[in-house]
Amino acid sequence: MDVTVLDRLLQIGELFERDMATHFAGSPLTPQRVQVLWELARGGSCAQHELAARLGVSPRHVTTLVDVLEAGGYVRRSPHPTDRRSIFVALTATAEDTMHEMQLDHEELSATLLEAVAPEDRAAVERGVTAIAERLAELVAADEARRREEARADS
Amino acid sequence: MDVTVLDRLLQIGELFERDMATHFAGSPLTPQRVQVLWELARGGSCAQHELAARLGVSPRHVTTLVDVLEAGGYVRRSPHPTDRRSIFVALTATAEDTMHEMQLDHEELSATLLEAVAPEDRAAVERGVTAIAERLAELVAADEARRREEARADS
DNA sequence: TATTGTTATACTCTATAACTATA
DNA sequence: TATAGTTATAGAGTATAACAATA
Repeated sequence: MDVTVLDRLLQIGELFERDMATHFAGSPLTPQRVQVLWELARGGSCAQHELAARLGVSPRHVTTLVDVLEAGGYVRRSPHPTDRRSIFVALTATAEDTMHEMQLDHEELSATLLEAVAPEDRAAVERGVTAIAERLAELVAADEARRREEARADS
Repeated sequence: MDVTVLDRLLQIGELFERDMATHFAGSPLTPQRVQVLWELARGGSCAQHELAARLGVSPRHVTTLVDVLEAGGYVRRSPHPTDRRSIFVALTATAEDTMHEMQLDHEELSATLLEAVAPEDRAAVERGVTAIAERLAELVAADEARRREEARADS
C-alpha cells in the first residue's frame, strides 16, 4: 500500500481546506465565500454573471453568495453603468484590506512550505508541480470533453 | 501577481476534485461517497462510529452516507459480533471490485503525472511534496490546537 | 429572441442536540 | 453513567427550471 505522489498532493489540498475552515471558524466567512472575495480581489470587480463564469458556479448560486457577503459588509452591489439588466459587484474597502492581508499570509505560507524542502530540491519542486498542474489540467479538460460528447450522443 | 508553489498545489487539488465529479456524474456516487468506499477498501470494514472517526465526520453524517451507499448496493450493514449497539459496515463484492479498479486508475494517474516532470527532477519532487505535506500537517495541527485553546479560554 | 438576475425547488455535505437501546 | 446509532433540525454549497426586466 504505497503512498504515491498523487496521494501527497491530495493530502496537501485537504490540509489547506481544513486550515481555511479553522481560520474562519466563528466568522460568516466560509472557504467558498472567501474564494469569491479572492476572485474579486485578484480579477477585479465585475457583473454577477461574469463572476459566475469566473468561479465556475451557476448564476443562481452567485446570487446567494453575494447576498450573504453583501449583508456581512464584504461586497457592494451597484448598477451596471451601461446595461440595466446587470449588477456590478465590488469589494468594500474593508474587504479589500482583508484580502490584501490574506494575500501576504498566502505568500508567507508558500515560502514556509518551500523552506521545508531541501534547498537543492527547491527549483526542481517548483518546476515539477507546475508541470504536474499543467498535465492534470489537460487530462481533466479531455475527460470533460469526452463526457460532453457522450452526453450529446445520448440526446 | 506571481503564481506560487502553493497556488499550483491548490490548483492540483481542485482539478482532481473536478475530475472525480466528472467521472461519477450520473451515478449515485459523489466524491465524498467515494471517499467512504475508499476508506473501507484501504482500512477495512469497521463499525459506524469508527468509520466516523476515520473519516473525520460526525457519527450522524455516517448514518446518512451509509444509508445511501447501502441503498445503492455498495455497502452492507451487519450486526456487530459482540456489541449489540454497534453496526458493522463492509463493502459488497461489487464495490470491492470497483475500488480495486479505482486503486489501479489512481496509481496510473499518479505515474502519468510524474511522467510530466523532467526525469532528473522526479526524485526531488517526490521528496519535496512529502516534506511539504508533512510541514503543512504540522502547521494545521498547531492552528487547530491554538483555536481549541482560545475556545476553551472563552468558556 | 437572447441575456441578467431572481423566485422556487431540490439534493448533497455537514453539524449539534435530543432520544433509544445497549454496555 | 457512557457509548452507538438514529430522529429532528439547520446552515452551507450547488444545481435546474421558470419568470421578470431589459437588450
